[in-house]
Order: sequence, then C-alpha cells, then structure tokens
Amino acid sequence: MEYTIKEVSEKFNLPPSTLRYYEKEGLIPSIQRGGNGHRLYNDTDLEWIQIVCCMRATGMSIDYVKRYIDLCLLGENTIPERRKIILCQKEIIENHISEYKKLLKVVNKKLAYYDMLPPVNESL
Amino acid sequence: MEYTIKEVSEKFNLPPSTLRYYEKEGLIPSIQRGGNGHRLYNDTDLEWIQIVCCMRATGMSIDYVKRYIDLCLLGENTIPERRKIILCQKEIIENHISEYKKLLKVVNKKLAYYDMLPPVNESL
DNA sequence: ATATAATTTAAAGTATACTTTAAGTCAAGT
DNA sequence: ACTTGACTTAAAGTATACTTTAAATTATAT
Repeated sequence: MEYTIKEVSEKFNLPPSTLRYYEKEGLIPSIQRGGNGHRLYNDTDLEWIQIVCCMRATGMSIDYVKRYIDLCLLGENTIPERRKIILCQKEIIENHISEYKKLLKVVNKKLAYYDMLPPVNESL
Repeated sequence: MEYTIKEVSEKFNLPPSTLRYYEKEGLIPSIQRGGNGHRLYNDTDLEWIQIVCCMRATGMSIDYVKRYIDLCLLGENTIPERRKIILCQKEIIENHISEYKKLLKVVNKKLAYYDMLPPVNESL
C-alpha cells in the first residue's frame, strides 16, 4: 500500500509539515516520490514513523531519536548499542511513571482538602 | 526560618535564575527582601514553590500554573474553579501514566526482539 | 478551461521556558 | 584597602521543536 502525506498525517495525527521536518532531520528515511514529485509512503515507512512517534512520546529529543535511527541504518553490528538505548528508554519511562504516581498523590491530597471544605456560597 | 536564594535553589534543584524567573512571571508571590535587597524566602514561600514544581512536573505550562496561582490569591471564592483545575490536572496525569504504560509495552516488545537475536560477533 | 485544493522547497518565523550577560550593589575575609 | 563572592536588575540570547510563508508545480472538480 502507498499513502499520500495527508493520509499519513491523519493516521499519526501529525501535520504534514512535521512529517517533512522529521524526514529532513533524518528521523524518517527518504521517502519515495511519485512521478509528480509528491511523497509516497509505504508500510515500512509507516513502521519507522511509528517508532519515531513512540520515542518522541517518551520525551526523547529529536537528536537522540536520530542517533537511534542512524544506528538502525548502520546494520546488525549496532544491535547491542541499540539495545542499550532502548533499555535506557525503558528506565526513563518507568521513572516517568513513578514520578507521575507521586504527583497523583499530591493532587489527590489537594482534592481531598478542597472536598473537605464547606461549599462556597457563590452568590456572595 | 529564612533562606537565601542559593539555599532554595539547592533545596529544589532549580537555578537561582529560574527562581527569579518564576517570581517575575507571578508563579511565586513577591519574596521579602533583607535590608540589602536580597531575597529572603520563608516557609510559606517554599510551599508555593513546591506546588509550582509539582504542577510544572506534570507538564503544566507556566501560563496555566499562573492561572491557578492567581485564583489562589483571589481568595476562597475561587475554590470551585481551583478544584476544577486540579481535577483536570489529575486526569492529565492519569492519561500520562496510561500512555507511558503503552509505551512501556512497545519498548518491551523491542527489547524482546533484540534479546531473541543471536549475539553479534563484535570482532567481525 | 478554469478554479480550487494539494503538494513541493527553502527560509524565516514562532512558542515556550529558561539562561546568560552586563553592570551594579553589598558583605565578608585577608 | 581590596579582592572575592553572592546578590540585584533588565534585556538580550539560547535551545528545542516545530510552523508558517511564499512561490512554484500538480491534481481534481465543475
């Protein structure tokens, strides 16, 4: 299957400008073009984009995502290093989760406090 | 107790410039000054900073934190609105957590894939 | 055929959140 | 007395990640 930039844009909820930007920055390999010069994304491209989105969603910087992508393009020898990056990313996600759980406690405490207060007479 | 900007900076792991910036933006109420014009933070100030840090850590924008702080300064009547903000913040945190859990699955899958591969002969 | 919509590029612009700089004041140590 | 270090300010600078613009080409619909 092949997809236009707009279709991909809608699929990943990313504006076309961002897709072009990611490609320019080397986060997505160079996309094939139709006879008209328009980009034509294939299913492999979509998988790349999926990975990039996942990494970005964990807060990985563009530069760091690029480093990972570059390793992928360098072949099998880089697998141990790639594994390290993913392991490190896993830790980051786990830390995020435990940090957010802490924040949830703070927020719940705050809510409990507000709920404890007598209702405010809004008309006064 | 009173604290210098450096002490507060170390306590919250925020550079002094950021503390001044937060104050300038109205995220922290105006801090008292010693006879020399230097800031002197008290325990109430530290509590504010704690709340600001918590909100920032959940990804709340400076502007949005300011809105909450402003409501606090407006008195009791704003409690229902403040409660709404905190409730909304709670949802955001919960969404973050479930999003991160999804990402964790993706990462674990990736790791399982790497672990399945035969070890790379690094010398070749 | 012609208007509208989608794509292309490179380059400039924007938003957010700080950080750095420069120039000055103030207090403490030698 | 003088240097060092901590603090002050306003203003400019920086980093990151896009987004917008402008000018051109191509595709689609009437």
